[in-house]
Amino acid sequence: MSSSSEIRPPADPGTDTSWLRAVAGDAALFDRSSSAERVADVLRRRITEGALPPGTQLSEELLKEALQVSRNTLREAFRLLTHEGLLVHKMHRGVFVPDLTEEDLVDLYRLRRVLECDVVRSLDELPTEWLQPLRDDVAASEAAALAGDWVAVGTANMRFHRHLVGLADSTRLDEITGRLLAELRLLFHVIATPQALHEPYIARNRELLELLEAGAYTQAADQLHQYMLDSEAGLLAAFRARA
Amino acid sequence: MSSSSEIRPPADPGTDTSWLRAVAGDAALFDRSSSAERVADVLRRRITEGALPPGTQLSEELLKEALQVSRNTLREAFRLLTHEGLLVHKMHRGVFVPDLTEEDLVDLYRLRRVLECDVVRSLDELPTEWLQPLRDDVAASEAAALAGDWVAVGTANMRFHRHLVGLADSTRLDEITGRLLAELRLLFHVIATPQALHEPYIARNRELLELLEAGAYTQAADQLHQYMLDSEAGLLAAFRARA
DNA sequence: AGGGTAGATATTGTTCAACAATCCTGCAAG
DNA sequence: CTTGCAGGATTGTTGAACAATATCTACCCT
Repeated sequence: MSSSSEIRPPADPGTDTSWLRAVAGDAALFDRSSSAERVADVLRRRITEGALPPGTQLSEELLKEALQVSRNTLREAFRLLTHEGLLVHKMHRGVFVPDLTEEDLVDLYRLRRVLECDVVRSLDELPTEWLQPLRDDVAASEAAALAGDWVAVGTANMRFHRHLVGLADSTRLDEITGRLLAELRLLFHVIATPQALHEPYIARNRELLELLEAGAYTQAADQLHQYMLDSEAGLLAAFRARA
Repeated sequence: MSSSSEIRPPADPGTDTSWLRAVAGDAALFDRSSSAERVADVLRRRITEGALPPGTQLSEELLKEALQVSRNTLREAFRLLTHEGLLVHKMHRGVFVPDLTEEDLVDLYRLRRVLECDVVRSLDELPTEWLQPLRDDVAASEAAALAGDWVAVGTANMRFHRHLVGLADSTRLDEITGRLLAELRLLFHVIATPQALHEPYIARNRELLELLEAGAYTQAADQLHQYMLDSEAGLLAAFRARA
């Protein structure tokens, strides 16, 4: 045992605390947190999966039995999701899955464009290992495309953008992005043609990644800007042609 | 009575519903909505006033008696404020007034800079009456400065920026800005010298307003960018020199 | 028949009381 | 100085009850 400890260059055995961060990360897998948040997780997955069509009401009575929690806890979960934009609350009427409009779509994309492009433009001297999540996401979307699973392509695409924003290392930006993408996903589910919607951006994600690998951040930001405009236009067209 | 109705150019008496909007606006003063939100309003004011120092715990037992509401309602108000960034929730320990760090400060300003500058840069053909709230805010800050009320100057300043963002006509942007400014206000209260902090920006707000009046949006955006950098630097210096 | 109104019904808003789970404190033991 | 263990305090969660409001239904009137 003593031989292995002597191999490591820095930090004698007693003062090395680097492993603590890893443990702290794993702690989240234990208890996550409260019941309300666990309930919110379940509902969030259902909603973002598109299992609940826009306009659906979430009855307190039914859900409390289905999820085996108290009404108060359920209402707390509702409140959480309402603030994420995944539910809308109408006074004395209940909570509903929102059906977003064209205005919402352009609103969402306006913010995405500004925030994501600024993140990329502000990058500087990025450590190459920070790009690993992006590489994985691109690979995942390409694999899903080969398998013909366009929903998985969309998921990987969203993770790509989430990780992209994560490069800015801003907790608030991460939070905002999470909400924007969650709302965006609500819009995807009213679209009939997921392939036409996601396919063009598999290659563009890879292009973007390669620009980032090369450190061409300004160029990457410009590419992303056009990317966003095209994506918005495509989604808007598909939205107008929905059933 | 009939004479006054005949004076008005459009809308005969039976179909004129314009007064409804005014009534709807006043209704908010009545019942706003739920008890939880009313409780949240009270606490929000207290916190943004700086009455509660960072790190203060808000005890459920004490507050439920002080505010005469049930624990559930109070907890719902806590949840609201937590999502606004005005409280932090620690599992099984309660809610606390957050004490923000330098990292939070630069994080907040990074977002403000990006969002507000983009709002101004994206303006186009702005109707002149939309600027009225900004004119009022500038006037209010100047009047408060003459009266030596630097807290009021800060308040007017914040309203100026809120109204500035409002020009973009984006509900999500308004929401995000509200949260950012609320958090920023938490930072102000740990600063000892409000005058030095707010005074320089009275004139710069007026400059900015005049550029907007003139339709020089690009120039206004550039001015605002430097404004934000200076403001961040000043606040950061004051924060490091705090008691 | 159409429109409006009043009551019935169902759902949400709010409160209360109780118990379970967890954290903090202080103290004793190694 | 650290570890382990009561005790006390606070939060987390539940269930039931009542109040307030929206929706629905049946009825009446013109």
